[in-house]
Amino acid sequence: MATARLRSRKLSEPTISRLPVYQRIVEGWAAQGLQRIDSSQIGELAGVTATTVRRDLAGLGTLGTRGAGYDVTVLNERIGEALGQSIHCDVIVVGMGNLGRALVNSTNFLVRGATLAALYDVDSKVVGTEIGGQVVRSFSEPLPNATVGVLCVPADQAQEACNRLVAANVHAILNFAPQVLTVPLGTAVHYVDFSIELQILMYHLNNGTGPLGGGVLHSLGIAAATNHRGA
Amino acid sequence: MATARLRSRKLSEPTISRLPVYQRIVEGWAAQGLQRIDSSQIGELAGVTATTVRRDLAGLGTLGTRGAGYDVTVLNERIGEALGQSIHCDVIVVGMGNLGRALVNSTNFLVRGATLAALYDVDSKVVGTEIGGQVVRSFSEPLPNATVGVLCVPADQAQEACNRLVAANVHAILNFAPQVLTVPLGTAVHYVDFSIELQILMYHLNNGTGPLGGGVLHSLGIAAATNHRGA
DNA sequence: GGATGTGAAGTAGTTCACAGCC
DNA sequence: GGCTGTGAACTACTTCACATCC
Repeated sequence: MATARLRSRKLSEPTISRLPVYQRIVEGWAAQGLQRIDSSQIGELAGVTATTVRRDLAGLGTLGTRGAGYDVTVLNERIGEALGQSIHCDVIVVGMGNLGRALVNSTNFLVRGATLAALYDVDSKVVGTEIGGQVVRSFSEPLPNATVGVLCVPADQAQEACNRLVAANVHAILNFAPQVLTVPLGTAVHYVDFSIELQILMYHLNNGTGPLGGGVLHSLGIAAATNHRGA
Repeated sequence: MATARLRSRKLSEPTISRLPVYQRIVEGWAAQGLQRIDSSQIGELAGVTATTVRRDLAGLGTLGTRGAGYDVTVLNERIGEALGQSIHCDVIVVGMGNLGRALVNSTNFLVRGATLAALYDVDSKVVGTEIGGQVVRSFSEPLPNATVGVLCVPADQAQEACNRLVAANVHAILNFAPQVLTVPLGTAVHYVDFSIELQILMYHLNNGTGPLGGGVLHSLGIAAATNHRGA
């Protein structure tokens, strides 16, 4: 259903990473009861130029109105469509330490289209407790069919946990552990590394390019490395 | 000190975001007692081509040996230098929920050059408790001089907390709240948004570009939007 | 009038291919 | 022989400028 017009495929990587930002802005606009937004308003909030916003949105088909900007409801829907939020996606989270809890308890992490299927931990003190409405299971239990696995385990356990996910037929992994993972071809790993964010910020601090100084302007990209290669 | 040769300035944004990845790889190599690494080995682990690795590293000056790759110790040092890890940087964390705790307790978040100066929360049940060796202070107390502020507060409190940081002369903010912040010109905000990572992964899942399918290859970039604009 | 959507130009980043050095 | 470092070619993304449509 809703196979209306998914015309232009192949959004560029930078575009894909900006769309969720636009969507968040549009949702905020909608929450304030506003109905229209234009490319320069989105651009200012997202930290990119209005032209970039228009280019990005043009990739989703014609959805603006010349002279009047974009309808926030339509825009929100179309971005969601483009990002695949209309397709169901089961997510399992492995490792219920502070980070795992933070993710699960966040009202924000599980976006439309993603459902929390199960939580896992190896600590018997945590297994059986309820977090975010889900009972934490033992990671030694059989895993359900899931499409995305989120790894919130310590670095030294990441590869092993990853192996179990791969064996359970999970083909997409969001890895919060500061550990490069080896996976078979056909599995995507997406890394999120907080310290890298901090280091980038520190670089700009020390070089005047970011704060106080000159020209960072937008630099809005993907938060991590996505790779998939042979074992 | 150590003002040896900081020759080529202006590393490109993609390069800056890859350097911490290389550094992590090199550290892992060193921990295993290995002394040399070559560009294709780094590239494979980082998910980029060997040429890209060499280009990135060439920006730090001549530091490899033709025919023999790079010395892991030297490489580690020079990347650290380039990223400004030799310059001291005080970090304060605001909001000690699960995420704030996860960051502070992570052995990985505070990289070389960054020192945890203070922790803050508004919850009187948390204020006064000790987390990661630091006593949590009330956010209404005067703030110390810090160079980087890390926001781990709920979205609806983010702007207010941000204002306090700006008033306390913090010019670089790492914002984990899903909230676009308005800051005065001269302040850098760097956004980290977990749900965006998940959405990017879901997009690739639904389009076959990432897992199972074809061509994601590397896509290694910045995790967020950095902007600074007028109030 | 005003903002979108887009060809054309410009810029930045990556990849190729190989000279240079160990 | 092997791997670095880099000019040259290529590709991708962004920005400009403006025709187009409400």
